[in-house]
Amino acid sequence: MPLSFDPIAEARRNWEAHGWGAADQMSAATSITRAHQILLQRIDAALEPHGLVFSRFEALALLSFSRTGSLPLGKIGDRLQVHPTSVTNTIDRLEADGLVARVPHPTDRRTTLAQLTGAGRAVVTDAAATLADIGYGLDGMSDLDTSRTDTALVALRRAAGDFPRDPPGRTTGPH
Amino acid sequence: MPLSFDPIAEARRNWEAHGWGAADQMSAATSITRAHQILLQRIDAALEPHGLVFSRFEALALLSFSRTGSLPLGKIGDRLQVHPTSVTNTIDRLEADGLVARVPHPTDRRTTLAQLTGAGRAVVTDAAATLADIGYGLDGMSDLDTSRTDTALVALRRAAGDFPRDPPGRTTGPH
DNA sequence: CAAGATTACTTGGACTTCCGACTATTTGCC
DNA sequence: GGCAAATAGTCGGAAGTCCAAGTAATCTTG
Repeated sequence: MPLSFDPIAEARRNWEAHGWGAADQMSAATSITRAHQILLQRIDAALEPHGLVFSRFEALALLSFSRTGSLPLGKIGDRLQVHPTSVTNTIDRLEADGLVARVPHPTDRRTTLAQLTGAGRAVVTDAAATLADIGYGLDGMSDLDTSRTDTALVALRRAAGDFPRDPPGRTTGPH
Repeated sequence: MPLSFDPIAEARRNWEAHGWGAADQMSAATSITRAHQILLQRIDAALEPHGLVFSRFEALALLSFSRTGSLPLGKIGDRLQVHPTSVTNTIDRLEADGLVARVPHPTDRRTTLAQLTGAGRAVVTDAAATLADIGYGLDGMSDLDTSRTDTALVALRRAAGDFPRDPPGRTTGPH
């Protein structure tokens, strides 16, 4: 039972008719929420044959980029911007599937490293190719739409404190 | 421990360095995911004094726009684009808080209507003003950024089948 | 060098969302 | 009419996310 009209455009009309204010913002915020839902659904469906979901894929990708194939759990949470308990959960699942292993940090005994296994590296490579095939779920958006959205959201993420304003001369890059 | 660099820009560099492909799409999809997280956090924090979360606010808003202040649960799910069980859960919470009441449909005994109460109408009006005050969490984005994002995401939502292409002469409006 | 503060991770609980399955009712059709 | 198919809502269970609190180790400071 697909709708015959755009429910967000309809909401905007109601917002304006009732004088609720910030109709543009309401529309954009709701669109982002819905877009997230669509993307997650498409991406997770594409990853399902690989036995992954997006959050686990992101963790594997991060590990695969590191020099040693391992990172402290805390650093994974920082970069993926999720709560420490979510990292624990994610690594639990990946470890149960044999895609990563928990190993103690050589010098800091508080810290646990997630170490990519051979199986993990194989899976993440395949999964990345699959996601590239489906354009990360953005099917329907032009390249211009995609880049405009990406650019516009940088401002939101910066304002939320995700990273400092540090435009041209990057002196504090990711070492 | 805020990062000193944009983790999504860093991911893009890694994607390109490893030849994983679709780096633009990866970046946009990840940005949308993160933006959703930021918005939900800000919106829910603003709604917390009203005893609401975003999904419950959306349901109340929808009811307040209907002529009778009531809608079948199924129709709420269609417009909000969430699963029927999520609607059941949402209405359960709203009913427990006395903001809506379940009433039987007058002619179709399968159907349950959610009926906005006086308290519900008062709460949703206040909450809408609060959300307008915070610009629906989009603080940091210019009006141009906001409208570009909104416009770009229409294509994604349409492609996902949320609504048919029905551009100028709208003959099949809502209800 | 010995508290006290900070950092790293895990556990338990609350919440939300979805899927599959189930009951009840209505609709479609021979 | 009467039986199959579709529709409306709910329940149980799996997953994921977050918060608060707890344990363990390290750092900081007087």
